Amino acid sequence: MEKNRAISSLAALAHDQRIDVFRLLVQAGPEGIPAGEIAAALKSPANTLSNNLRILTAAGLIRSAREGRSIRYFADMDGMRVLLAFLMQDCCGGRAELCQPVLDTITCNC
Amino acid sequence: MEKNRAISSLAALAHDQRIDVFRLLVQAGPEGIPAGEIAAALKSPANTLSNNLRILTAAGLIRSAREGRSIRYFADMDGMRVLLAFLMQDCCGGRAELCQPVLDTITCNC
DNA sequence: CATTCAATTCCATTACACATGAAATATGGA
DNA sequence: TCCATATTTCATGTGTAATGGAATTGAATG
Repeated sequence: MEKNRAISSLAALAHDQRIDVFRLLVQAGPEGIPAGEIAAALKSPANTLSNNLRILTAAGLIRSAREGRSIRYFADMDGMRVLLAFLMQDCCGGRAELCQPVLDTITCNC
Repeated sequence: MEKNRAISSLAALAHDQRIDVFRLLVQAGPEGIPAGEIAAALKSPANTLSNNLRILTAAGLIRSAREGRSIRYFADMDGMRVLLAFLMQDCCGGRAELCQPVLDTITCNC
């Protein structure tokens, strides 16, 4: 069942607007962004964005919290972690030299 | 253009058979697997698999080399590296504590 | 050259994803 | 209570992906 979750996460991200939304929320960090601001930033109709937020939420990639009239969205780092772990799992096939360059690339440049 | 490449790679992986193919090739490592063996392993009609191999190749996630009558496929670790780099880029939003758990998860257990 | 095997391409059918207008819902304030 | 704002749900038209049968290409063998 893990596999289906990975597929739905990948499918959620494989979309022009949703990948923008996700990266926007990742950059926004813990304070998140209200749905209206996301729509404004991406110049998107509210209902189109709403549907994409729903898909990203179902995929476990973002979370939300109501805040008065608006709803604030956050990147779900745990979901991202699960997805990347699945993608990298069994990455070696017994040979570390295969996966090491991949891991080196992901080194965080905070 | 980088973004479109990421999207097509994600879309390629967001598929029941293609994610199996990719992981199979990752596990197989540098020696790769001939198309026929992949089809047998996944119990798939040859033409369906062939189409999915084409999509994965176009996405930069696998490579191939003819070997007599058969064609041997390999996971393209460079393509994977590009994809993961894009996904993890700007992962911090100025706060290392956000992305660190994600990076820790990906630690290779070779 | 004819044959056989491997893999791909072509094609038609089916099914699902996407975007958006319009309507509905939820919240806070007058 | 009634209105304004923010967001979601519904219904629908459009397009694109997935699938597998049949035909085709490419390579080795006798």
